[in-house]
Amino acid sequence: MTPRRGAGPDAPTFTERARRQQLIDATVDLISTRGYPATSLSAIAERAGVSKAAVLYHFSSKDNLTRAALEQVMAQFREYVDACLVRADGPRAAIVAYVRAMIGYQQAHRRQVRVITEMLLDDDGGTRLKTPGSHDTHGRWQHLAELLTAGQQAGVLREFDVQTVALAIGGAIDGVIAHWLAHPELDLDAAAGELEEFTLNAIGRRA
Amino acid sequence: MTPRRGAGPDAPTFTERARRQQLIDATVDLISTRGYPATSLSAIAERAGVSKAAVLYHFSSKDNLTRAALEQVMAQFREYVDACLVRADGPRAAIVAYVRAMIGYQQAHRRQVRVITEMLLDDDGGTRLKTPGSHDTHGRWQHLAELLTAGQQAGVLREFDVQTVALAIGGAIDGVIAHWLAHPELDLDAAAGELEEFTLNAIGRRA
DNA sequence: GTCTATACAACGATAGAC
DNA sequence: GTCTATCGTTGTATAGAC
Repeated sequence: MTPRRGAGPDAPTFTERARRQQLIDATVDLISTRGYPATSLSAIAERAGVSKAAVLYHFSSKDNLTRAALEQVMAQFREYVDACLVRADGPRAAIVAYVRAMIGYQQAHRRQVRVITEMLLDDDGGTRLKTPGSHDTHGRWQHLAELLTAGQQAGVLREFDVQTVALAIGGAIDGVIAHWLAHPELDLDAAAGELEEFTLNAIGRRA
Repeated sequence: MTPRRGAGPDAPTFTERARRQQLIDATVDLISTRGYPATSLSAIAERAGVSKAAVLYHFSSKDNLTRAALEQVMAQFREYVDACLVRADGPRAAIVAYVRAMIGYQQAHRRQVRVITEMLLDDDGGTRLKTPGSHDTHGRWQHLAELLTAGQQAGVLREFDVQTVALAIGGAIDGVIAHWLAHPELDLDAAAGELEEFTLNAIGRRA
């Protein structure tokens, strides 16, 4: 055994971590430019300068690798939104800030959005069937649902079913972004404003 | 040449039409139960009782076949919604009827919805890149956008950007349905009611 | 016009040598 | 830890039987 550095039971090697990150980067790059189906293990291996089998050494399957890439992208996304939310005072402001942050980040990071939408099918909130052991958090809009719940408990919103409204607002965001991806000529800033209006109408306009 | 029966330049044979329909049925069946990636040409051929090459005789490629299957499903969907709309009097009623019909049909036809969501990526409203020559109508929500325009011209709605609101309402519908597909325990009837509320709030509550 | 048979390159995945 | 070699399967193309 190599001299361990005191970490957990399967502490990853330095080179291991580096290789994994390198492969994830290549995967994100390829998926965002060529789409998921055209992103083969061979292509990833070639871009990383290793063999196909070497890729499968670090990630046991293609699904494994692409899922890891997706999770990294999603983590960065979440991090940005969270950072935006701490600056909001009050539940209403937080909800509006959430919508604004969602649109803003995606507008500034088309590449990452492409990865997400290319792979969203495998996600828990997705509609795919094949998912074998998806750990199934309560969906992509749980964070939004929590914000809505907080606002409702604070008594500043109208009465509504939190789950449904979260799905509706989230879906509305997705709908606008999906159209923008396919038709970049859409004025996303204007749409974002309309979407905030939309959100305020949904949660009730006044305290 | 065979004695033509007076139809167009390439009038399809009886057997041709029957086989095509049989293959489309098999495709819908497989995609809705196993998902798109697991629906191979071999599987379709086997279910139809013919060889793989025979499938490719009637549909020049897998993409061709699956696209035809999708279009058939979408056509039935559209037909139902249209039928619901003729019974609505007034622009506001038509918009509400549209939302209700969208949810209602999908609730009663899970199988078809699965096909749609499995393949939506290739659609114009989708986010996929690979689409080579998609004829690109103006998106999945153009019908809704027309209803909104009609209502606005009739002066019974508040002022808003038709395109964005259509995307938002459409996205909200998609969001709820997507969650329902993954979590069938969702009370879709209640969600539909909330969604109508949502729509009314978006377009303005009073004439 | 309808189909079976066969061949092919590329895919994801595995086994075993170095 | 990384490689080569190989497997089964995929989508697609062509040849030719009836």
